[in-house]
Amino acid sequence: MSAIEFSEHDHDACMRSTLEAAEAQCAERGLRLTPVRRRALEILLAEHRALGAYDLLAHLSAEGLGTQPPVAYRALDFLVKAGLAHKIEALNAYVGCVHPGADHAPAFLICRGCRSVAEAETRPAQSRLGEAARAAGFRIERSVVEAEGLCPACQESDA
Amino acid sequence: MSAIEFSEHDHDACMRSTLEAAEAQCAERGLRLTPVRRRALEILLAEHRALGAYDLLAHLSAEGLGTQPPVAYRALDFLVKAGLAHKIEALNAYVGCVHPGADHAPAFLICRGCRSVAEAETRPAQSRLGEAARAAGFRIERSVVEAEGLCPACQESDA
DNA sequence: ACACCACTGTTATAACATATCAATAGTCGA
DNA sequence: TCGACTATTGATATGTTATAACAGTGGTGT
Repeated sequence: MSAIEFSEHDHDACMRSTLEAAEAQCAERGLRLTPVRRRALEILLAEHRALGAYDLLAHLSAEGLGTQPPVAYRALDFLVKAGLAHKIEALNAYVGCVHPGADHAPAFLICRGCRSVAEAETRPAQSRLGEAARAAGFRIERSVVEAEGLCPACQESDA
Repeated sequence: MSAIEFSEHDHDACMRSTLEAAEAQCAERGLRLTPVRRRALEILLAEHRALGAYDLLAHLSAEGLGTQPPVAYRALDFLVKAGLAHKIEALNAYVGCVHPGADHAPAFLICRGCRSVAEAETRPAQSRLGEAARAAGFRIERSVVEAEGLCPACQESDA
């Protein structure tokens, strides 16, 4: 649950290992990490922050990988379904997953200053919302937990 | 924190009392609940479910209260800022608040069948996300907690 | 070869949201 | 009451996010 994303780390190594893990998972599950999809994931991971679908599309089209919105949305759909990326609902934007393979009920800390995003784990069932759901007979299928605010670095420059 | 929204209740009375509370609050805080804003709130409350801005606009324009998007978005901005309505980020839609005045860190149970929405209270600071934020030195300003799934009624019709 | 299915290319459009500027109406002090 | 100020509304245009639909391509298994 650490939010190492706000601290210094070896970004290249982090990205490489995450990509390897993603490839391994796709192989295992019979999913095809095609060039566009793989490149889309690389771009998201390289940023470590939330990117709009059209931002991603701009990167892709600069590399000759497609120019129309569906290109970006298809890649994002695939990555999100495969658990390799997440949608940040509060921003209508997308972020690469930094622990692919982990059982996924992610929660996010989103900096409104630099748009960087840290991913933590939650236990929806343990939360107050989980209690409320049980009490009401509501069946939870997906949960969105996002907190917006300022990361340590942006708190300083803000002051 | 009950999710009475999924149970039977006297809808008319519920709506009237919520509206009264809303008016009282606006008066107290010097906010102007103008005709468009008031009607928008009534419409949201009458539905008890998430309504898109353009759905709301359709209702308003049918009553001669304005035909262009800004009409709806202005009313919604006002209501959301005043704590009289909430945006459901996962749906890009809006819902009337059923406990105006309550200290607001709301969480939602959203039925994907009927789009009805129940509102519960959370304590963000107590959650695992709150812990992660403290550990990372992240300052939370706003939180989004939403769970999608099926309400009791829709679980039956779904089967 | 063939049928099949996932993926890609392309066009068009739907759905959600805001910027801008002009006109109007409510509020408050002189 | 007048005038200045501010919040609100009216109207036009545009920006941003997302999907529908259909045709073409390429790999896989038989």
